[in-house]
Amino acid sequence: MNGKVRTRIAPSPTGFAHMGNARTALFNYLFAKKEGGDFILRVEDTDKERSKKEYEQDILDNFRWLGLEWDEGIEKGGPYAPYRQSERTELYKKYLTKLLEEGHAYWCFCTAEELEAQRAHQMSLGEAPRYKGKCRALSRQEQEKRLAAGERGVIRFVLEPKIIAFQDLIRGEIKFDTNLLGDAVIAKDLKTPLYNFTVVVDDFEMQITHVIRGEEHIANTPRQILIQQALALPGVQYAHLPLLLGEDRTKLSKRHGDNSIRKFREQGYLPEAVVNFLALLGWNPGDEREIFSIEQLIKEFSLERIQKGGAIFNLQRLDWINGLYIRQMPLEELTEICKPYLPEYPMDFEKKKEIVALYQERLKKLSEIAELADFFFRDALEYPKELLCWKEATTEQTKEMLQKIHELIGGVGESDWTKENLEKILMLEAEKMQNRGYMLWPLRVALSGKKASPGPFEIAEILDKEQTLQRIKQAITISKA
RNA sequence: GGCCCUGUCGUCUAGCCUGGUCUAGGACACAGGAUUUUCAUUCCUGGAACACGGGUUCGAAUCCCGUCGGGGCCGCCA
Repeated sequence: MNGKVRTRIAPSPTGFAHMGNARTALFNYLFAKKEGGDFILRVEDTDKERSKKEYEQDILDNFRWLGLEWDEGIEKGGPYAPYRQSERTELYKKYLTKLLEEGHAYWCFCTAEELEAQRAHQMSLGEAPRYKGKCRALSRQEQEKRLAAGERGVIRFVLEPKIIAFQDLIRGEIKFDTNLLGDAVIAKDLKTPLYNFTVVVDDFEMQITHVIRGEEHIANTPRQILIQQALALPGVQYAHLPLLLGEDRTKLSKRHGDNSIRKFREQGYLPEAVVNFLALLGWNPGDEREIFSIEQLIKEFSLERIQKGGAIFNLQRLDWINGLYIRQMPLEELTEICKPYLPEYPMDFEKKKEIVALYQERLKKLSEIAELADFFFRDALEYPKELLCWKEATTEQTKEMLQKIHELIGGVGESDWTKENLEKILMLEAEKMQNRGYMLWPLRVALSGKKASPGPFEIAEILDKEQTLQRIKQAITISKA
């Protein structure tokens, strides 16, 4: 093979970029980088009705967020704007005209009703629904005449009946009998080309060497190869990735809920974790390692180790990997990215850092910190008095315990208010009981208002003496109510 | 329905090409336990799979055939 490896991700901006897009992009990126090649982003916005700028921006933002920067695009200074099919109409027109002139394509004037009737008829006979090629019989003069008369038509590609086989890099040889296919519409008119055609033109124009895409495109491949051959263009290598599946084992889609990248990002999943998770869905290194940075993935990646069967998108596994990355992150950095999830409250960064430290090993995703740590950002807490009682302790006993705690630490000076000190003082008493929970549980609840939280001494230190004592008093009041 | 892809624990997968070392390994999840005031972390333990049926072979998860299952595509969407 001569030349550089070039791959592309070709999403259509008809919705927010989702996890399926992300994985396909990732595999294209990894393969290109592994081979020292280029990774290209091409926005397939030929569907004018459904394509939206907002969605294109979402694709750009989120691919970048994942670290999948593309290597070229329209020159506009700074980061590359992606290629857009909507801006390449003239190019497609050139190729369309060529196909038309050489008799590889023709204008079709069949109406939607006609086609629908044909389709229904074929279905009832148990045949594959396909266009029979009625308008193919029209002479060029006839076609021109009807167009000139203002009749509306579409452009169809003449499908050569033959067996077409290609080597899929993941699946081996795949064969199709194009007799079973109809003449596909490749453009609505000269200025409105359609997917199967633009893909072929662009993959050639952009010198793409490897088309790595989802398995749902296998059936499109023979048609694209035929168009390629009609245009006398060189072939490309294909690799069809296994599908990302929902819990019901069908292709991941809206039916399975919102799987947009932006949603995972909003919930506080880290890009490194998402990349790591996605890479292991359909690919593995061949040994038992499962934590990989994107750089390591590039080094290890190979198409040969890609799975053939679809993979269910398993959220629990993503949560586990995300938690792992959170735990490994430097505290300073973690605090920074947790900030948006923390409630509004006057508090300096150092304090927030101390709080985040308490949750570093408890978070699966950043957004969880909002609810988990909310009590640090409140002046008064609300909870039922029963929550204060450890095991079978009565509220009366609990109240006395809280009073005792208040006495024990009420005299500690501001400067000695550290978790080590408080622990030393209170544990001395707590150890005297048959179970330290009788002292520690009510204290912890008094400070957090929750049945699950970090330890009481750590909370007390962050809360400061005044706030801690105040919360204990509040708990005493609550237990008396 | 037609065509195509696919089939190892609930899930992601190793092993399959180059049959024996596989009483099938790892991870997530789950269950139990240790640590622990709770939650989480960490550690230990456990249950859990070669879709089925033939064949080839001394021997098959691995090779061959068939069956069954799952999925994708059949748009003037991509």
